[in-house]
Amino acid sequence: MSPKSKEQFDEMRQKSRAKIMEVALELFAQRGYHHTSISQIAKAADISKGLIYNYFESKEALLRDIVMEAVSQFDDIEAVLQSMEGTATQKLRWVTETAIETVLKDVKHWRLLTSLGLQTDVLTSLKEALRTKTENAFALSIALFKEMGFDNPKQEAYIYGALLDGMVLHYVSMTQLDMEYPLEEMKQFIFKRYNL
Amino acid sequence: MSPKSKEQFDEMRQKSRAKIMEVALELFAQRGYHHTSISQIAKAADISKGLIYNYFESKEALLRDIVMEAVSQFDDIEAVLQSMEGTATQKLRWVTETAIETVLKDVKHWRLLTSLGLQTDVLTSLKEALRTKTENAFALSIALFKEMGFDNPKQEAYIYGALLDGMVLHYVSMTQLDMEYPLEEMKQFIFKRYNL
Amino acid sequence: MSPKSKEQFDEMRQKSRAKIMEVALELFAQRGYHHTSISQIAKAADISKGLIYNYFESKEALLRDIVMEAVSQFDDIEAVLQSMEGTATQKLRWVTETAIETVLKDVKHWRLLTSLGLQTDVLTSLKEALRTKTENAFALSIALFKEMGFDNPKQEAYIYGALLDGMVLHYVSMTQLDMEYPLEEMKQFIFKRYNL
Amino acid sequence: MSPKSKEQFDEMRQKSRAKIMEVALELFAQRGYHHTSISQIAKAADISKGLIYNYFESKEALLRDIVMEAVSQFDDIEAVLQSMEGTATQKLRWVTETAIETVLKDVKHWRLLTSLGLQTDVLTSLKEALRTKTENAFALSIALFKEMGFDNPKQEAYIYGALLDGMVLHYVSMTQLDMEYPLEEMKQFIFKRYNL
DNA sequence: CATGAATGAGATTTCATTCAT
DNA sequence: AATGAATGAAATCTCATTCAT
Repeated sequence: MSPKSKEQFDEMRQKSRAKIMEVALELFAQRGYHHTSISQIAKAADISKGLIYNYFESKEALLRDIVMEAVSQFDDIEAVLQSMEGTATQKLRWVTETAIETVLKDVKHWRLLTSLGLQTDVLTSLKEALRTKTENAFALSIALFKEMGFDNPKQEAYIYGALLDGMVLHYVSMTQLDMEYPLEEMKQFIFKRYNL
Repeated sequence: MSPKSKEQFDEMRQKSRAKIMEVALELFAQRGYHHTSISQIAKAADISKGLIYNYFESKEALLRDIVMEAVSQFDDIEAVLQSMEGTATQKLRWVTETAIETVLKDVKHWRLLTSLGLQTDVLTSLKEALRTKTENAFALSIALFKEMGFDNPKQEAYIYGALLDGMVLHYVSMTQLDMEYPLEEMKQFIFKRYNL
Repeated sequence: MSPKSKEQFDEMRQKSRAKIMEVALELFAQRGYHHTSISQIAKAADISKGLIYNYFESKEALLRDIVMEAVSQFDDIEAVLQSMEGTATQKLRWVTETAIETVLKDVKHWRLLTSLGLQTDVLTSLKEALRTKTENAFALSIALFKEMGFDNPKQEAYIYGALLDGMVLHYVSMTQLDMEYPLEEMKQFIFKRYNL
Repeated sequence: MSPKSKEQFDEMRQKSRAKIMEVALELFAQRGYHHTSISQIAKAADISKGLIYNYFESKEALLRDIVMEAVSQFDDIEAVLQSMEGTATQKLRWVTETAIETVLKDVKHWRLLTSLGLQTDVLTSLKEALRTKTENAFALSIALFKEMGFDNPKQEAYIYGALLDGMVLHYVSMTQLDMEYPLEEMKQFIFKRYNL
């Protein structure tokens, strides 16, 4: 009835889609994918169950889109890094800070991805994306450590990665258990270790 | 009186209970708690659904018992350590080796515990157990690092823990994605780092 | 906004809810609460099992709602009586007739309530309602008998109640056994006894 | 092994049977037939589930036997009455007292029978027994009232029965609801009414 | 005679998905 | 585009009954 331009419609659609994904991510991360029902998502997003199916083919498709979005955040980091000036040391500092920041800002994404990574039956469509993301992350830090002159840049990349993900894992788990975790102190340790 | 002796019944019970827990752990770790059905467990254990309820009050109780069992494995490590002779360095080496060994032998337990730790709605009865386990693990390694003369043994314990769990996390996730992970090499790195 | 108006949805809800309660009452009264399955109710109401859970949280909640509805019928009788003109004798006659009429029209409700009253594990939420109903019924007839000048109106109320419920009990039980029961004759007896 | 005479065996069997029936009656009356499980009966009787099937063909057969036993108690009353000396008035007094006494001593039986009587699907094998019992009870009191010179002995029998069962119904229901019921006073009323 | 592990049918309940409007 | 009633398959759980010993 009311004359709305195509753009307006598209914008509304995007907004609705985003809202659903946001709410779903929250719940998936909190309660797990299988333990979250479409009803719960609809209620939390304050829309009808049916509408969700207007935007996503199925619950699984919704999860897929959320995961893809999460993965693409890392692509963003990479892209910025590519076009960044400065020494490898500067870049590593920035990557470290940004990675931790991103994770903290989006613990939910990290939690969801990690949970999925622990399960065998990762949706096959996701497997490829997760693999690519993992490879890229390693490739990126290997390059940096090589540039920084490390003897065994590959090993160092694995150590750096284990430290970072180990920290976050502990941070998230312990927060869940109402325990304190010295995340900031740990970050400083990494800076010191690599003279960042 | 009874034509089947108490011992016979006890043995049957133990065997069935153990079988159920073993199969359930396998599936819970593989597919996640909520995504694993009692039917699947029964089929995999080659028993009837009903029997599971002869041994466990509910699916949740089954999970609880499995988790408790997993947690108690760490208690075992601790107990051995208590009664162990030798320097802190020797002990740390032993702990590191045993921890990795135990995790590898029981990736399932580790996966299950880690998954649960990532979710908000950890059964409250488990929360306490997981917290205690976490506290004990840290206390133990803090003590070792103090004995080894570290300036900041608490920080070192967190770093050591993050490295170890980060490694395992990567190992498990990447194995899931059919990627290689240089676990042995990483272990050697830890040995070198602490002169073990 | 919504292409099916709120009113339409409301009407659908009311109709389905009522249908379920009606069918469930029938079956609960006929076969007993525990012996009636949700499947049977669904089949009898010609709907899916799932739909019942759209309207009632659980089988027990369904029972609760039905009982509450039954209890409220007696409230109706009371309300009319309150606003009624005439002597106590006239009122007693009306109450007697209406009570028997109501019970006959809704033997199911009476049967259900009586059955529940015979069991120890009446849902605690119902206990209060049933107690209140009982107290009100007695209070009401005590008042009438007092107004009618009885020496011991409380005793008379208990006798009147016993007679009435005894009659109905026999009527229902004997009908069940394909036996005749002279309900009309019994009613006349009560009328004569109290000169109604 | 141990040499036990046939009589001893039989006695033991009878005792076990009786124990099971006693416990089952208790539970059936309390929680309802369908809501009582064989396991519960076994636990309450401190025997194994299997043993119950040594004495009763099925859960239903157990119920049947209990009901038959209950019904036969009334036969006992009748038998005594047959061989009793005295006027109809004396007999009625004795019947009234004994009936109330029996019911109080065995509320459970009364509750069970009444509950069953309220349900449509009384086991067909019981229907006949219940019908006979009902007919006998009425025949008995009709005879007494005729002897006592009542104009309409049949009607009086129905009134007497309604009063008696109504009283008991109220007594049981109200006891269930933690309310007081003046059973003794009511009995006295019946005595007065018939000059017993 | 007695046990209780084990079964399997069926009960209650949940939930992704469809569909009429 | 939006709603939520309705479905049906599958999940969790219960329980009468059997059976090896």
